Amino acid sequence: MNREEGILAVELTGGSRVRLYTASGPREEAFEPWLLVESPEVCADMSGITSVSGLKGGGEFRHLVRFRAWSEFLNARDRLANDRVPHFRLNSPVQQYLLLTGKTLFRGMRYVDLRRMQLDIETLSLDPADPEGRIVLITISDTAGFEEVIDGQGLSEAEMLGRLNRIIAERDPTILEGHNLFDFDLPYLNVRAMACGARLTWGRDGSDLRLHEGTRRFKVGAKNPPYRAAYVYGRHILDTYQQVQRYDVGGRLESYGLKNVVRDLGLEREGRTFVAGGDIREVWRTDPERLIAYALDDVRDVRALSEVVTPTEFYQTQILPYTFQEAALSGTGEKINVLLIGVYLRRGLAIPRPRPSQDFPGGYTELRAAGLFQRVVKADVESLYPSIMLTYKIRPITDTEDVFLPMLERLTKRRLEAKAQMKGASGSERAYWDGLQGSYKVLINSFYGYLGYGQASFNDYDAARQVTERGQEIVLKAVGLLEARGAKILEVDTDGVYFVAPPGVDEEAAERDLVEEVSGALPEGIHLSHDGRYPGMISLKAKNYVLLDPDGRLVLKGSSLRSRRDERAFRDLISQMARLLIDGKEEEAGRAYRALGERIQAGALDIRDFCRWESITEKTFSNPHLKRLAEAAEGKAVGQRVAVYQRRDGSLAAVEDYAGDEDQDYLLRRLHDSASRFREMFREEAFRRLFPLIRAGAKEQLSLF
DNA sequence: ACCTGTGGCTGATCAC
DNA sequence: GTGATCAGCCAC
Repeated sequence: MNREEGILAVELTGGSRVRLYTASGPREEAFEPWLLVESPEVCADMSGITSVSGLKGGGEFRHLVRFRAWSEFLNARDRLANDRVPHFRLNSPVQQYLLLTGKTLFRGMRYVDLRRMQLDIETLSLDPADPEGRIVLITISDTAGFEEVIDGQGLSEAEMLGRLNRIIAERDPTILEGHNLFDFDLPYLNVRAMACGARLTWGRDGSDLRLHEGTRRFKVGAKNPPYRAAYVYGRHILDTYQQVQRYDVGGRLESYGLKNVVRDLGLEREGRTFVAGGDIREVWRTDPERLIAYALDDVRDVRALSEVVTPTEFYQTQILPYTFQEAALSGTGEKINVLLIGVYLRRGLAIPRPRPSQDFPGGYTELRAAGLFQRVVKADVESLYPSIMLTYKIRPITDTEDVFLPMLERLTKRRLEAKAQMKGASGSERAYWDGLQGSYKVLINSFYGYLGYGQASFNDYDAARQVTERGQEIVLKAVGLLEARGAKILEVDTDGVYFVAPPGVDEEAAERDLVEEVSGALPEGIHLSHDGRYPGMISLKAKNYVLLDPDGRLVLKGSSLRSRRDERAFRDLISQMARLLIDGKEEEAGRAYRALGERIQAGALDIRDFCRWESITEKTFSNPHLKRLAEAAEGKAVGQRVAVYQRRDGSLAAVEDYAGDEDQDYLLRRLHDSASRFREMFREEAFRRLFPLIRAGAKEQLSLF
């Protein structure tokens, strides 16, 4: 096969050309920006149009308008937006080029083939406008083993920045990465460079680092936090602070600070150097060698972290009309959209207009039994929604060319192949296949959501409803079959069911046989699998339960048991109680509860243990209901998480402003609410005896026990 | 401006 | 006080 050399980057050049960077150097091609409209009349008096081509098929956007240059596309775009003329467009020239040509970046490459450079700066202030805030260290490393510290002792800032420019040009990385680059290092470097008249000539064509005016947003779960975007011509900027948030959608990390993340993900190395954030100025003055060691640790940490959190986006970039930087920041709905649109346009087919949003039902959820149970089995339908879509051929009604399901099928097939390869591999080989299969999984799981996505060109709410209704039917069928075989159903949620194994079904093999038997009675193409066995389970409420796995580990699920908002002391108590209660040690759980009550009353807790964690959103400052939080969060940026506590006067305050004035009554109420998460396990009197509501100062009440 | 979906629990707030 | 509503977080 005559394989094309992997493209490392694509950039617009001169308004009507693109430059493609490969390992053997750049080359250029002609490029005409484009957009789609329903009728060519809306473009009648626009300048710079080179052609209008008709598209076949049933979609509303059936005219592809091409422009001579990017500036003329921008004019047309603004006109259409201003006049509220429906149209479809991509705002990135690189996306436009890749989508129409069908090319993608990094083809045939592995993640380890990328030259990635890690950057970190140490400064004497957090504010680049501070005259005292000079950059004292710039630390650089790359994946080819390069490490260097640009030491501010004896160098002006301008000299430091000049040296950095030369290093980037010489090492020629494709990726620039760092922790909080976008919101700290890059704006800081930019301000200092302007102040000292230096330039940041980091582009592959020697152009300057470009900072985006205002803010852009990136996608992390349901949230869309703002950041200060930046671009380097011919390279991709990856910020591990953002990437780790996307990686941690599941929510097991307590903070996204570099040191904390590296520790919690088990990436720590031996012999590290620590410097507290506020001490940099002092350490720089007294022991600069220590600061250098610390800064080198940072870039090494970024390199290790990046290898955990960015490969999925890298492998997705190989199939999407996106740059790596774009793929790493955008959501899966938009990704599927451009995949579908690419196939349609390359076949000369029109694109439908998104249909307005509608409500539709979701998965089936039911709590059947609460309390403590043994011999629990989890069974789930493998890939429920993708299986339903493929089995029952449910696809967007507007997908007249039948692209949606074959695409889903192909991704599924490639994922299974990658998983099979992974099983037989080890080390970096295994990491490669895992990265590949993981990137397919993310896309596959979003196909269903795409049907109900309001901005999707091919959205279809009837199709979405059909998928979920089939899903409800199937999971209820499985539940009925299990019940008929003597299983005691505890909880059902969407595609899975927890149940107590029927009498006589004691070994794992027997459980598997049971599940396989039920699976055989489900529709063709739908498979129920044994997904775990648990010696103990505390079932509390829908989507809230505790599992004891065969290795004795405890797994807490649900927002009432493991919310990151909750006070650490209460989260710890909940874990401790879960362990005791699953072992049947109710009295001990009661003692743990009262002991914490006494510590609250004695003021023996650290503020860090009883603060609540709140996310700052736009609503924090605009919604009058959130006024208390807004006051405590003054000066904090949207997207940040802040630690707050309630004062005796009822106000909320930031932990930094702690003055030993916490509201003990409130904390004791919170303590009681925490214990109440387990209320469903007890009879009312037993619960009241074990976990009495304690009032501040009421010591005599405690001595009863 | 480039946001995949629904269901369920908790805590805060407000109208009644 | 209590029911309705919202915001946030989590399960899937």
